[in-house]
Amino acid sequence: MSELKTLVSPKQLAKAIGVSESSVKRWCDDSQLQATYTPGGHRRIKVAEALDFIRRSNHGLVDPRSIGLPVNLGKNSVEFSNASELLTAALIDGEEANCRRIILDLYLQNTPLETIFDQVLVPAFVQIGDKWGCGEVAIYQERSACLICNKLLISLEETIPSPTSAPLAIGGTLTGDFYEIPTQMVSLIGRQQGFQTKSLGANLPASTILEAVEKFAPKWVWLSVSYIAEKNYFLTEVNHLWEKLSAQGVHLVLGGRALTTEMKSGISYTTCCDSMTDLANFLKIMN
Amino acid sequence: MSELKTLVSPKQLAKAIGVSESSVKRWCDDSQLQATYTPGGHRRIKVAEALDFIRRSNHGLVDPRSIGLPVNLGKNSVEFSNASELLTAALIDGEEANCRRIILDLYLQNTPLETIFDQVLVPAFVQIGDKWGCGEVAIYQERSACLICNKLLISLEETIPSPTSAPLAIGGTLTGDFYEIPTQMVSLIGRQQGFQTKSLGANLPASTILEAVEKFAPKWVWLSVSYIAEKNYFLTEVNHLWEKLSAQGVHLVLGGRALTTEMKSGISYTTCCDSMTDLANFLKIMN
DNA sequence: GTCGACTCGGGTAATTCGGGTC
DNA sequence: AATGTCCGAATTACCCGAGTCG
Repeated sequence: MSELKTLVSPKQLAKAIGVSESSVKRWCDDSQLQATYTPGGHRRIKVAEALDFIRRSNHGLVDPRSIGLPVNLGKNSVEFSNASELLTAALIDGEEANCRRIILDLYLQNTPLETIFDQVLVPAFVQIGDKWGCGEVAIYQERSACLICNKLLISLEETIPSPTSAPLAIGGTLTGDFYEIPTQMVSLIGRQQGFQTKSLGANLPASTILEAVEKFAPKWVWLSVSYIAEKNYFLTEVNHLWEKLSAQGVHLVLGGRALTTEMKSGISYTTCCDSMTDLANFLKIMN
Repeated sequence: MSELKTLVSPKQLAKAIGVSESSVKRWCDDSQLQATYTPGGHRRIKVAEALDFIRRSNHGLVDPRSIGLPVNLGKNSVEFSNASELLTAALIDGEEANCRRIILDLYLQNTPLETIFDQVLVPAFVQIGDKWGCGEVAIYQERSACLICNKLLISLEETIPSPTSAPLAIGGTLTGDFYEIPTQMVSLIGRQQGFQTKSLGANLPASTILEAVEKFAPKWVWLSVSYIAEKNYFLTEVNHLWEKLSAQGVHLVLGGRALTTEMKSGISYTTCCDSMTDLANFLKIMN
């Protein structure tokens, strides 16, 4: 059990459990909550201690914002390096509470959302996909993992305040692509970067996306591309979209693992992101 | 703008339901209202618990703003008679907040969950389906409505306390049936009737459901049947399930609009519910 | 070494506690 | 029996100039 340098600041912990920063500091000084100190005298709390405090805080202080905690939190906190492995296992086993705990740990460590997605959530699903492919994971386990992930993303969404009267973005996936999770992730990243976002869902023809554009007048439109059923159809659809969108000054943002170099060469777009970090960076600039 | 809270103080809750602070404190001490405590002994109430209490105790919601809820709840409250119409319109227009308000309002008026489903949510989707069929609703509107509904169901789930160490139920839909919403509704009804539930998702072959049964050892299994791609396949799958489940004393609970009398005559099951109310009643007896 | 973001500490304002009483 | 009001003591939240972090 590696007592680790997974440390959080009073502010982070305060935010996580929904109290003021002063309270956390006071509790540290009361030694109700054990803290370590930086050379300059700043308080740092071990994640394990933080979680333990939350639990023994005896009448049970609870979760930040619906990122719940399971009953059994051992002393081992999540290290970033193996977070993905742990999450993979928890998802496969259908342990929803455990999945939440892992994400909570990362959240306490102030890991940016896009990093959590790129380095934990996405790798977990890649691994589940691989294991599924070679029969190590049952069908129901894969489906169940998607459901759990969906719940987590929706819970996360509630923690990100939606900016009122900010520019809007909409998006989804094209016909034949049924993967909703990536499009939800994009929606979250967009929201965190200060846009209002609205995921339209999966399996949409370009024509209906354009209908939505007409109705909502978004500033940009995203397309998540996890699977391409038919190349020519895909190329036609994207180019159709681009033609209409660029005429209205609406950006088209693409991303997804099915976008090979070959595919990209046949289509036009504002930008194509290889990762959620890419996307976040792009949005920072646009904003 | 209004921060979404998860914990509220007695004062806030008192203001929200229009009673004195002392009353709330007493209810906490009576354990009529479950509270958590800060390290300094101040009471904090989870919003989910607060909503449940409001519902249980038939207290009106006077000032929802004070616990971070949409503004016009409770007051000019939704009338049950036209709730379905309103919800249909809001879903089509993608007005998520409005949808939330309608459902939450009904829920807080102590409308049973199964009634909300049977008479508001399901009719709304039937109507959307009809309009979709005749082109009055765009594809993106239908998809978006499903996403919003999904979010609502997940939010509702968080307001229903999950019984620990209760019998488990699992379920989903068979291969070819992609409708996840009904299976989520079943999961919620099960949860409210005191079971632990776990939805496995959609598009599952019977064989993998049986794998899940082996792993989780549920007391009952549900199958939501919204669409039957191929009759013979369906009949075979259900009978296969029944054969294995009945041998283990596990109940098989069916439901869904695709279960015609003709279909039912070809399969075996513990019970087949025509509505969520049916289901709730059945579960009350089983429990 | 600069710089923005964060944290420190300590003081003050606002809540909440518990208990007693109406 | 249940609710609302009042109070001194304790707890928590907010604020801000100076110092620290990365």
